[in-house]
Amino acid sequence: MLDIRAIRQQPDVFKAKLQRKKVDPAEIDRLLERDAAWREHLAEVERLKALRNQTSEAIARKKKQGEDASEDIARMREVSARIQELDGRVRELEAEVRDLLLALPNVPHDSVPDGESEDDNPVIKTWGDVPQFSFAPKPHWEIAEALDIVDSERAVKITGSRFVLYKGLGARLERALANFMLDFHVERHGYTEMFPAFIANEESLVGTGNLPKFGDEMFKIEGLPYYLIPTAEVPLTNYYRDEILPADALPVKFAGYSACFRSEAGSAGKDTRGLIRLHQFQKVELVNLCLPEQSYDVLEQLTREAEAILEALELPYRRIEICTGDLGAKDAKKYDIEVWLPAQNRYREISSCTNFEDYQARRANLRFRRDERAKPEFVHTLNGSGLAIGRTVAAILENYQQEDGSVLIPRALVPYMGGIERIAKA
RNA sequence: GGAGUGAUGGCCGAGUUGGUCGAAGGCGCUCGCCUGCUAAGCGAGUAUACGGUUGUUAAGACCGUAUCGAGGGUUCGAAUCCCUCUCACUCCGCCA
Repeated sequence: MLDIRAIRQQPDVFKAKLQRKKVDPAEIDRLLERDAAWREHLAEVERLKALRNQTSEAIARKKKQGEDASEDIARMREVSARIQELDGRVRELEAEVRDLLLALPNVPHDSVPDGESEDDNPVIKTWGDVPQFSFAPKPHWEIAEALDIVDSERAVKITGSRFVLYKGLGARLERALANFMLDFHVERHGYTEMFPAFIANEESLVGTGNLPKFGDEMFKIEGLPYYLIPTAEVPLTNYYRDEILPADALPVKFAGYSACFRSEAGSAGKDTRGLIRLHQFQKVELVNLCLPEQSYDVLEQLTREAEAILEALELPYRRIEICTGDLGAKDAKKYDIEVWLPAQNRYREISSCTNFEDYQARRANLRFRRDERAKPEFVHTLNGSGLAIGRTVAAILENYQQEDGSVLIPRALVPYMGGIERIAKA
């Protein structure tokens, strides 16, 4: 959510910035018009309430002294009726303003490059050598099927399309990756490990910006105001919702493992096979809360922390910066990390690292105090995948595949696989 | 699932015949005094949000409104009365 007061003061600045995200400037005009109407009504109703409060005190005094107050009471009867009427209107206008405000996307940071689509995202860096094969590399789903470590067919029987079931050493690999990533971030990057519930309520989803606009991308629990979380970002960012933190509690660094549920994942008709696009996948998510002036440094650091996982696993990747045309509604600035998938002969997203500035914090009312006497300020929130586990499995299978159909385990992962160095056909 | 109790400020905790209650008191915290240091003691202060006025689109100051789980009702006036909801806790049942 953007700061309505800032918009009032500099509407043209916000129009210009939001136009980079394809927001019609008329939206701002409409918002400001509603806001002005709200303030006008509010001023009047508050004036009447002040009158009523004063008169009520006078009535109390008179009654105590045995004087007649019936005239005041009769007058206030009318005032109260008018207050009730106006109060209703004020509430309506307030809700309209809030709805308009909640619907506005975040403004992109000045450093974000312009662009129309994902095709315009500049590559920031590339790491590692893409593997050269003396044979035609197979897609990961073929490798997995041959090794009997992922069962898609039966997963469809059990649940439906876009779900998978890990089996045997496939399940072991999933688990090993989760443990490896959590340990890595906790031990080397100073994260606090978190394991949240996979269901969150509406307030939490409004807090992170998934509601009210993107409700159809999530699975809703029937009959309850609960949703399956699309990412651990939701519970972790909402952990301190409606709280005021002391400044020395910052930065907060949470690493949380969870399943992630995405209902939209089936609609595109892309990646219908394999582990790339599923209704449920597991992920280790990194959430940072920090001082506003530090958030862009934290974004760089956070992105490096995610990249460090790929480097430890010796998987080639590149980092791209998301241009304005591809930036999400709540994002101020975002990097994607893409891992090399040999069978697709291209890089695919495996992590997104985003600075939301105070957009989520304002929604979630997530604040801090610089010192005991200072006024509360909104923190900045960031998050990044560290990493998406399903896609990491896919990347390992494809990059580490051998001509005989077996797959080597990255060295760093071997201890987590109980010493197993290779997955071969049983 | 059944029965019951409760929800007040950073925390604890008064209030419950409706009328200076934003809310006693205590703790904590901040500043000052005192003290060789610490502790103790003394004094002052100590919620948030929103709107308005003032101000260099500052800091701040001042005025007002709202907030005693949430929403609605009664009333000139509600933390106090009524209704609905939510949540927490206790006991029983069930259960990994």
